[in-house]
Amino acid sequence: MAANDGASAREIREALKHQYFVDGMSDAQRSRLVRGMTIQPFAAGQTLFHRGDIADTFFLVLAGRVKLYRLSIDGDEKIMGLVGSGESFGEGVLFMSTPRYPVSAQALEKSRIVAINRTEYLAELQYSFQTCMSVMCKLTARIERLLDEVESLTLRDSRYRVVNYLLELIPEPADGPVRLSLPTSKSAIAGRLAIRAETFSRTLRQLAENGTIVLCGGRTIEVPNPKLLRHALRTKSAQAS
Amino acid sequence: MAANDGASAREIREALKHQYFVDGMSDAQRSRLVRGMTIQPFAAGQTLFHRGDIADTFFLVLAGRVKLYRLSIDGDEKIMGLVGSGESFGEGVLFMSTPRYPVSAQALEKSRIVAINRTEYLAELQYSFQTCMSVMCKLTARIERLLDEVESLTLRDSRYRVVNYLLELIPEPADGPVRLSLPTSKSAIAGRLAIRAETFSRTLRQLAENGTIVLCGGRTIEVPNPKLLRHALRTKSAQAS
DNA sequence: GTAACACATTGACCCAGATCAAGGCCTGTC
DNA sequence: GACAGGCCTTGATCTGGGTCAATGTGTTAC
Repeated sequence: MAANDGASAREIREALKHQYFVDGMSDAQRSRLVRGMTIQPFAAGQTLFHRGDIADTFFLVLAGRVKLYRLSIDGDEKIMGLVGSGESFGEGVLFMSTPRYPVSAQALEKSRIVAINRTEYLAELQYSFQTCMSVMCKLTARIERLLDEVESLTLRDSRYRVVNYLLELIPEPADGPVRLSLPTSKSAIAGRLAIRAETFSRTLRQLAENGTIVLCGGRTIEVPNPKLLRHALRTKSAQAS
Repeated sequence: MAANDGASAREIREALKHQYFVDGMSDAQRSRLVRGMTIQPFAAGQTLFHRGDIADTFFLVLAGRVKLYRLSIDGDEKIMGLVGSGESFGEGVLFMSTPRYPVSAQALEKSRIVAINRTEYLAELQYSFQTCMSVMCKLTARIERLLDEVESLTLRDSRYRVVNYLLELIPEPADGPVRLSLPTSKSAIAGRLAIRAETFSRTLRQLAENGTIVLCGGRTIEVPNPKLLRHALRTKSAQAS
């Protein structure tokens, strides 16, 4: 079904509102884009595309969660990204001469996702320098994040990565006690942090043992003192008092 | 000294010719850019900038070699990039709201480098959609390279990274014997590959022992059969016959 | 309620690559 | 040519995190 009639068009239009990749586009441009879009439902575990597939679309998640990953020869998986509602992925293929997805993508939960046609999008992009700037900003930000990731993989240990991840989940300069819930399964998070589920579990336990965090069971974790957690970034694995 | 008079202006103009970031710009635009540029000499070991410095320029290397790196708290170094003549770096800062270099940069050899003013460049950029496309292509390519790096840091072992690096040094689909020379010191390359100099040395020795490469002393390495080396990517560390 | 399954935890052991410690080998300087 | 100061190599040992295996703990299905 085409999405350009009825409720789904409105939903897409709404979701697009705050997307960097249409920032600065006119209403007319947005309308032309929406006309070609469809909302696709995905079941938990369903694959969107494989690394190396020819790519003529990129994606915007309306609801659910998607994992982006690469596999080693012997089936080992590294999660390159976890994408939730309101976020987009696969924009990289817009600017490749032979567009192929550089990662595989799989829905982790039941999800609703909009596919955006590469050619149609590029046709609109060329009329808006502001949008180009917005896109270049985003690409640059992604490069910075990847630099951070390379750094944390090479100069930091697994404990740092776990603590850093938890800190990213804390909303803002919150300094009081925070209760947070992991956005997805612990094994997926471990994959994202390039450690095994076992190591993730042990690291959380260790943090809990010296009082930096409190494990509340399930996906819920309490941080009594974010400052202490932030300090744990600078600390070596040896436990503080 | 300003570069826009005499030989250096001509040299800059020549070097710019094949740079992606002026691709599609008019002669007038290029001239305006060159007017503000200067060639800066750097001695071996001299620092260009530190991570976190406020950034109002990015750079083009005319001659020499620059290392881009990050440091851990205890002085450990990860080389994020090695940049040689004809290559540019630091473009990321163009699109940051508060532009700061995300890495530190140091000349490895005596170098001649052009600094390009961020504001002046951005002023020209907005008149050329083609240049924007070229820039976005480049940023995307950088993201892909970083994804590859993350993959090789997490899903591959040190041997893979060494072999892969050597393969990148081989000019083209050369299938005959190739003699290549490492572009910089072995310890710097090791840093780039996120391994210790000791491990790099041992890995090269191991490759030499099973005949995949021949160590000719110094920075020279011979690859009798590139195909064999390419095959070594797929092989586990156990040595082949 | 309970069966079944997926995820999570815990313990015991292992290994690639780091670390530490000598030497060896260039390259430039006087 | 001999001395000094960088690299680079080689060997011995250590260790963070992986692997394997067993056990716990939800959660969905009926």
